[in-house]
Amino acid sequence: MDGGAVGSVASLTMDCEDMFKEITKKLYGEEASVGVGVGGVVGVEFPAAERDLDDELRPEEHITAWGLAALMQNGFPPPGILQANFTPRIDPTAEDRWTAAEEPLAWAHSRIAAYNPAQRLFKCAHCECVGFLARVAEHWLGTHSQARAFQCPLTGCGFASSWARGVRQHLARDHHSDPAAADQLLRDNPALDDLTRYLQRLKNKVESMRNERRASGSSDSAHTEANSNAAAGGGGAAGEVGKRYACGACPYATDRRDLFTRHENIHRDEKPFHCYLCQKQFNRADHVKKHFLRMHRDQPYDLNRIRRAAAKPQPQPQQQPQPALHYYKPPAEPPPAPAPAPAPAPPPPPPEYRTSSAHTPQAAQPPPVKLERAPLKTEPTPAVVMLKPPPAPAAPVPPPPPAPARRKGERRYACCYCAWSGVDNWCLKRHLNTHLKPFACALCEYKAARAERLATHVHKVHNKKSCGKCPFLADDQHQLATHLRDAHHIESRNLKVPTGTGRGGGAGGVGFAGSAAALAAEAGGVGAGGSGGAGGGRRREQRAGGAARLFGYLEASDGSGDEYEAPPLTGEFGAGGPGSAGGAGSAAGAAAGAPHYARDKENAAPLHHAVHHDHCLRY
DNA sequence: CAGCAGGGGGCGC
DNA sequence: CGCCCCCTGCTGT
Repeated sequence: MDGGAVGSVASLTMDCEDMFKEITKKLYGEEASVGVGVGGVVGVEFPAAERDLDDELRPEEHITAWGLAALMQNGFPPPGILQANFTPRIDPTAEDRWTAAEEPLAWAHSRIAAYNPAQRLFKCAHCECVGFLARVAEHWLGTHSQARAFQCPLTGCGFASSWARGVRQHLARDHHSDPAAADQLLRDNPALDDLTRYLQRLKNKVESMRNERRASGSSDSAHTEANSNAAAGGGGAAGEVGKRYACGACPYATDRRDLFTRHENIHRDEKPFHCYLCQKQFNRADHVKKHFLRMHRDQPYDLNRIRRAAAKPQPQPQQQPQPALHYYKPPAEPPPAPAPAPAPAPPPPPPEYRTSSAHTPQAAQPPPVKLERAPLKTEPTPAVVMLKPPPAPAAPVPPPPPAPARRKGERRYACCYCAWSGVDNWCLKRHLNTHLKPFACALCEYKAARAERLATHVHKVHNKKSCGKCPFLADDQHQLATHLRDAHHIESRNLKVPTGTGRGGGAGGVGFAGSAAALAAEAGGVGAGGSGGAGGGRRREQRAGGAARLFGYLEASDGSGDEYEAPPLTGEFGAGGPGSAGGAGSAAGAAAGAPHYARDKENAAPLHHAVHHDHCLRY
């Protein structure tokens, strides 16, 4: 894209630029060099008022990127988007309309923005800016509000800006201070909070009205929504839109407040936790622990030391982190504490590593048994291996070691086929794929450890293009597109064809949708096959639902919702009835000689999810 | 191929 | 809230 689009502005601009690069790539292909206009503005006119900002980065360079990202996620529009006054591809139903709140926000004397449930986007009430909730709220506050809601947190400095990033820039430029100090302004700004709540209420109301209409409306529309929600693991009508907590910055939604609170952190620049040895910052405590057990396994882990101080060291004592708002009185409910109190002076490291809490679950494991390395010769088919533990080694199994007091970070997950061992189960799972090669070609004896390698093989050796959602092999791109449209209701423009020439993921995250959809299929299969059975099945189902939701987020839909539909499990890889025996059933199907569909990517250990622990030796 | 980080969700306290 | 598990993406070898 136009390299000069964003000029000399800092990191945020780079984010936008990356996003536009991705967008341009998706719209025009890799080789495209389409001018998208100065400043990265794409097809949206902005009022002149926005151009008079004190920030070097104009709001359109921000909000438009988010709007376009949302458009990416909601189904890619035709190339016409790059022309002025484009109309995003949308749900053709009557729901594709912008709805504003009945009452304006009192102190703002404005309705701020309208919400469109079909696009799941907000549109500024005063201009044409479109984006997610948080971004539109920021946009409105910065552009259409007269208040300079964000003030420099440093004592004695009267600088204020309509934009948090204005303060951030000011901190770096005028105080040579850590711009992260301004993050607090975004997080605890009462005006922004109130705007967010106001728009969230609007969204909830519109969504609930939409659900009610669908519940009583035509069967077709209900069908698409039900499909969408069912495949998304949302349990029918109570899908994503029915969640109690919905993120304003992305489509994430959940019923759990703790998960929502945790999720909110990922949209903040500040990372409240850190590794006290290497100072690497994290936004979750358990990630610190995982990091610690991997990187500093010889050092004592102390939970009390991972929380960072509320604010980074400032050149001056921070007196009033709360920006003054002269026009707005915060709502009755007290704002959240600015930040958890700084951890007290770190206690001296305990003399011994605390093993009690961190490893209690492991302590409950059965007595450790370490098997001898199993020979790989006459490797059984993966499906057979899945059904039962690996054959007992010929050599007598040495007595289990006497309940070793496991050290943290110890490689407890050992491969039964080789001397490899790892620290995590996922690590073992992925490693096992290198032995089991569960991705088998339907046309020859080739087996691969990774899905993308199978796709490469199919493409290069058999000159076919594999469907990302079923075992179908197409002769050419057109046939694949036809198949996707007919069998999976997917327009090819949303497809990343697994050519096998690149990584499975891709920057846009579109490529991995296949696995997510496959997981969704798995979930659907489990549910349809019966009770779903044991907790493992339920858990897998839930995870698949999460994956499906993520699939919906990233690959998104064109509004029809059919893309979420779990492809029916055919006999060759699903008739065994996932509901009957879970992974074992599927594995049995594969053992019967059916083409072993590579339904997931490298990590997934396809078709033996439920039994792969047979290979996992904890000791 | 493996290490690592960063997500979501379940579960127990 | 802490811990754990699972999954995915990125990256280095």
